[in-house]
Amino acid sequence: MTIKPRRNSPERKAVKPKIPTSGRSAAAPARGVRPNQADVAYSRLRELILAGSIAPGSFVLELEAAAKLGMSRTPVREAMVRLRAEGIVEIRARHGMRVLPVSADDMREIYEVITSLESTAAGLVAKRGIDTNALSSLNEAVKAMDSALERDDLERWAQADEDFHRTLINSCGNGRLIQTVDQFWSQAHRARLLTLRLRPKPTQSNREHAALVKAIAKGDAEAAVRIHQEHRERAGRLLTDLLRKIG
Amino acid sequence: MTIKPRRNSPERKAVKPKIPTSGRSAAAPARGVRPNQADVAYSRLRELILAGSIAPGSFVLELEAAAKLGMSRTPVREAMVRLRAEGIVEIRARHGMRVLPVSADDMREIYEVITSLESTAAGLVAKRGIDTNALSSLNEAVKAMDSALERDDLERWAQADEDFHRTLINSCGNGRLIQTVDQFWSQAHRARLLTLRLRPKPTQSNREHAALVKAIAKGDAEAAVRIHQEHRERAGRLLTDLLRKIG
DNA sequence: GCATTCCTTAATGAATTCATTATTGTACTT
DNA sequence: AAGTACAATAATGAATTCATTAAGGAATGC
Repeated sequence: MTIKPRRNSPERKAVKPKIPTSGRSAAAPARGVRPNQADVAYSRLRELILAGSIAPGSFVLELEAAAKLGMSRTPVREAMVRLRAEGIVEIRARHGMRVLPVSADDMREIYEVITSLESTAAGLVAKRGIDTNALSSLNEAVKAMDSALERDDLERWAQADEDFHRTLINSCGNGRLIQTVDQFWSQAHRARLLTLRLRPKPTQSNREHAALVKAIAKGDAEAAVRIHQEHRERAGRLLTDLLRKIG
Repeated sequence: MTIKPRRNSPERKAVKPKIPTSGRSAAAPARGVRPNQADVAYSRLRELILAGSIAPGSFVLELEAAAKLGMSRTPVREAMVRLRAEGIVEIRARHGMRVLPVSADDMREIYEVITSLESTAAGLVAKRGIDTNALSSLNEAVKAMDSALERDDLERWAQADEDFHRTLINSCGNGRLIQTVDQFWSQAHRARLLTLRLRPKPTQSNREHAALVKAIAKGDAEAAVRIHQEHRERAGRLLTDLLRKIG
């Protein structure tokens, strides 16, 4: 018997069934199932957007994206629908998918949501207790931030900061909250990178992180909420003010 | 010249370009644009699910839904992707879309998110002020709740309660927060209906609503946050406990 | 030169076709 | 009778086809 040739014309590059390494996606591809073309399109496009490789404000046609990704329009279309649901692109008929620029006002909105949910998460973690693993991760992150700050390594600091917050949120015991924060966090990511070197040294941040860990370890939910809220509000103000300045 | 006949086989019932009246959808169909088949499929399916017409836990195949809605699988598929992104269904290969049942634990998660965001919204409204229109809407809703309660008209009370909260949230000046609350609110809706007659008379609720309006009118953000938080936490506990009891 | 109308073209929305594959049922073996 | 192998089937994932329609440009009139 002969092998039937596939009739696919978009040249079939052996698709790596690699699981995307980036943080959990909002529209979760069912667990453990190997990703299909639509999943590939979704995560590839998402990465491109979040890394800034597709400029905010620019349009991407279905056909363009399909060609670039080596697949047909169908899965690309599905991916775009998911990205729109996440709020990081809009779809304009006959212009394709437009990567939404994040204005200062958008950033205010995003930070208000993040502040609200993360503070709640901090409170929940303090109230419900945190497992030893996570607690030591938090402490490590704090240490990493301190040493990065001493060496003026801002990239390192930002990474540790992100680790800290991700660990914190992931310990809150509320999957929906985690996913929602994740979604908004990714939208703020670009702006954070953009303004990293324009911000004052985040020494205050480090103090707040340490205080938060202490409150959580003590199980003081009230304090945890308050500290985290102030922390985020300050960060949000800083970021939105900066965005307003640099346009 | 003759009119070219369309070759569509699924009988073309004159598609009403009606804008769905229900609350704003999470994956916003672009403003002002007439809805396409995918939008129709999305809102029809969503209505069916939220009204309980598609039983939680049950599976719906793409082809079934397509036949029922009089369109092909393509737009149905797109709609299902959107519903999955919203977290109200899951998609299992070869079994179709499964309406996710909302367990007591799910409801806890949902209420934790709602509580967090709505309290923040209440605070924002108090801080930023509220326009006269919205304020009188709130007062009307409070009045409606009171009179409905006197007449033991629970449906009416639930409607007024929903109006109150929707008005409040819509006044917060944060579109992303509004949309996110809306999304979770719709997930809680079924359970609320289910347990409406099992709950004690919501006299306490009415008092809290009145107090909240007063705090907002005074511009007392702290109080607004606190009152609303307690209000929602109590409601959440009540609902999840009930769900736990009745399974 | 500028506005208006018509025509062409390209992008989309949606149906359809096709290949793959999980699932279900059946036959067969032990 | 129980379990396994195999075959038929049905559902999906994805490509492709087709009709529609907005966008852009050319031609026309002022």
